[in-house]
Amino acid sequence: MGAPAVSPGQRRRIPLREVTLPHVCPRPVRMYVLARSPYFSDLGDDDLGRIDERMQATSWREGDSLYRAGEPAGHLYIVAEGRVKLSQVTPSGVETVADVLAPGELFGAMGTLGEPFHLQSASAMVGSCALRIDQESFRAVLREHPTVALRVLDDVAARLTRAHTDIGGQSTDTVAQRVATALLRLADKLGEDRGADGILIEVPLARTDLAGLARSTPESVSRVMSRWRREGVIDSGRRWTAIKDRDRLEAMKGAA
Amino acid sequence: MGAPAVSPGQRRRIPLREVTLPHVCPRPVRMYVLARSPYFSDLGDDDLGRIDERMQATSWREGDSLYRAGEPAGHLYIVAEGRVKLSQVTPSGVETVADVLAPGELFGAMGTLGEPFHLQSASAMVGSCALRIDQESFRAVLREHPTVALRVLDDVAARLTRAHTDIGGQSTDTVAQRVATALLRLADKLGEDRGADGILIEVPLARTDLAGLARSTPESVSRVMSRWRREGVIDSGRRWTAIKDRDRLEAMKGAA
DNA sequence: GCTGCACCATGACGCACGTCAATCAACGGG
DNA sequence: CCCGTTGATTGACGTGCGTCATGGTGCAGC
Repeated sequence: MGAPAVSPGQRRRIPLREVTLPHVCPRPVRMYVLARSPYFSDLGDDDLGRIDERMQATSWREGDSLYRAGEPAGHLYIVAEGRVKLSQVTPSGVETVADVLAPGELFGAMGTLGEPFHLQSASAMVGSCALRIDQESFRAVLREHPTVALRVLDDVAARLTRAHTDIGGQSTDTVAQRVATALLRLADKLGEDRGADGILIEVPLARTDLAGLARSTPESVSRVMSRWRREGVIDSGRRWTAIKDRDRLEAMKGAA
Repeated sequence: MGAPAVSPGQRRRIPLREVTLPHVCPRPVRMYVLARSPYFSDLGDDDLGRIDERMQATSWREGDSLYRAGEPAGHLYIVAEGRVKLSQVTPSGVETVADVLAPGELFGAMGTLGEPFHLQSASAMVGSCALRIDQESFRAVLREHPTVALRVLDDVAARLTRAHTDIGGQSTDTVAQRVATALLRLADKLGEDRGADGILIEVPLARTDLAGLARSTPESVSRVMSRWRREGVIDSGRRWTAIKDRDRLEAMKGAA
């Protein structure tokens, strides 16, 4: 039968590809990111170019901090490459992951106004690159392009809707349900289909990170995931997770 | 010493004033609401008048439903008078209150786009009146008045920020902390200072409603509030609550 | 390969809180 | 002013999960 197949629950070696290295964002990449962004899809190349001129690109290597909670917030960011982790520090001093962002996503001084200081910290989970624009410039863009303003508004409103849904579920649902929800959301955003190996979540994600996303603890998350691994629903190891049976995991969202 | 003072914890009779009766919204009231709304503060009377023409006013009596979750959503609402309750039905079929809105607040098809169907139900907690405008007209208003669009965006972004804060706290905090947070928020929005009687929350709010806002159960809320009543922090009875010691309640938010 | 360090897994324990159930009190209608 | 209804209160009980603690395992660096 050729090379011995690795039986489920045995393969614990990290299947994540080597992460992107630190790099600069060349102009084509930046333009591509802007053009792909749903916000600017109505705009022509010349308008995009003018916006690009107002933005500055920066790159970070794994673990680097983009900004920290409490620092003055004056910029809006768009992920160009890599994975950016937003985390907030609880009053008790524990840092919990609030979200993991993929290229194209907006963060930072969200609503152009909002708080004068960052409420969350942002850091690169792998080598990453992001564009940023200061608030006033962004407001100017929105004033000049009302259609862009409407799209941004739609996006923020959609996020608000999702946040409300989250709030609804979080206290009633069990930890298992919340972990299932978090994993599926990550899979939709960062998942890559690896055939028989399942959908691999393309980001080095520790139990602690998942615990933050599911509003729980590393221990509880570990217990739930161990069970699912035994049941063949997922596969996971040190800082990686793959979903082997999406339908069953989806069912977990509804009833633990 | 005049009439015998009612000792704390004894006065259980409802101190809420008679609620507003069903009525129509005369044009002056409507214009006043629009003018007061932060969204339109930059606009002149003529612009406001044109917006007013695109809106229709409706009034409801206590308990009436404005719309129910699942119905097609095509309108944006602004509370003109009264109190509007937003509630969502959990998968298990229990209706929980998500928010209580005061005059000036926006609801309905929030981001102008959002979901094609209502995710929440809206009903009048007292005789109420609201203006509404259909999505397309609202989008047109935003296109014509970019400054309005920016203000709406700021508002939605601020709500998003608050939602994120809420999500952060909800699972870590104890029920007492969540109830304290909910009460203080209501007091800021709907509270009226009654001197020695404390800050009365001007809306008939049952334990079940508070349980929804604090993501808990009527029983747990009742226990917490009983304790605080004994301690003189709050005063409450059947469908009413007053805050007697705001500072101490504020402290409860931080540590149960 | 060996070794050290994070990270992960699993067990034991306690408590906060959801649930079920019984009693009590406030408001409204006659 | 009395009585029925609805909502509030309090008690008893079970359990999910957070916490502390211990041992196991993948990964990097030499």
